[in-house]
Amino acid sequence: MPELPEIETIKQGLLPYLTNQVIDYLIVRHSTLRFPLSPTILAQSNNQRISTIIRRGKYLLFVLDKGYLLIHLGMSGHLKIVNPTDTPGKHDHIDLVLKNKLVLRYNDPRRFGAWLYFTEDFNTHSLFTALGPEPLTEQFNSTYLYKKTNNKSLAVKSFIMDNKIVVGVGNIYATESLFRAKIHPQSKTGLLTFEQVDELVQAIKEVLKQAIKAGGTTLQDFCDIEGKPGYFVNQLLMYGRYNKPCFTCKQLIQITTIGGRSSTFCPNCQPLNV
DNA sequence: CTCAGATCCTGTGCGC
DNA sequence: TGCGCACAGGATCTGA
Repeated sequence: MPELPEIETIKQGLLPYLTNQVIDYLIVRHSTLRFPLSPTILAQSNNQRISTIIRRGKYLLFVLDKGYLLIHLGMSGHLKIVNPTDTPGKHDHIDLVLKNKLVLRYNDPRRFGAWLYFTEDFNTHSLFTALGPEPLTEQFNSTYLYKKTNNKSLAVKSFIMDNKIVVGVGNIYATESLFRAKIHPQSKTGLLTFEQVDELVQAIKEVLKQAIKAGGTTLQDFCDIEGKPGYFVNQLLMYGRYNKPCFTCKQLIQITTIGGRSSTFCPNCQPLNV
């Protein structure tokens, strides 16, 4: 469900509730997520203070006295702050109960998400070692990305959605970035010119920054910790607009499947590299 | 090695 | 109203 701007929005919303709070205990109601949860291992976070929260790609890391509590929302994960007396619903799989009696409740119908506790430096953890740069840092630049294109024949959309290349870009923001950079999502990565890669890098940064400012994109049910939707949905120019007129040229937007994901594009504004 | 497709899982919305 | 199917914001594995 959430991409980088949504995770960043959630992180910002969580900080005032969780910073310097102490975990009392966790309640696990359903342990088969993306990795089977070990309640024993998660229980090691009991009585630990949360000093801050880090976002890396689409992962959230609660920084504890010793180690990290990692949360990934997968496609359908949600977090909300509730009172201990609030009755859990159908897919409310985990409660993180704070000493101050507030509860961080995790809901995830499809259970593609993850919760882990580990003590090593997160940068050396196997989930993180292969990750590409954060898109909103200086490490993600045209020179870097152009080097990575290196004769690859895969579709550029799959390329920018690959976490090893750059983190945080999912189907919505890949679609939006490619439209803004005027690149066909099916274009072979290795055929991109340096100028196109440069446009793409700038487009990814712009789109993500604007989306963070708008509090993310709510398609169906994304909301921040306060329950508010994200307003970037009003700024989507291409995602979800199949058969509607392109905002630039009025031609009808087309759709194709790339890497199993729906991909809309304007056949006029986004010519295929050949 | 690279890349396209299948896979994990449940919910929703559509056409019949 | 109900059924079956396609599809949904992610990440990883398989096999060609």
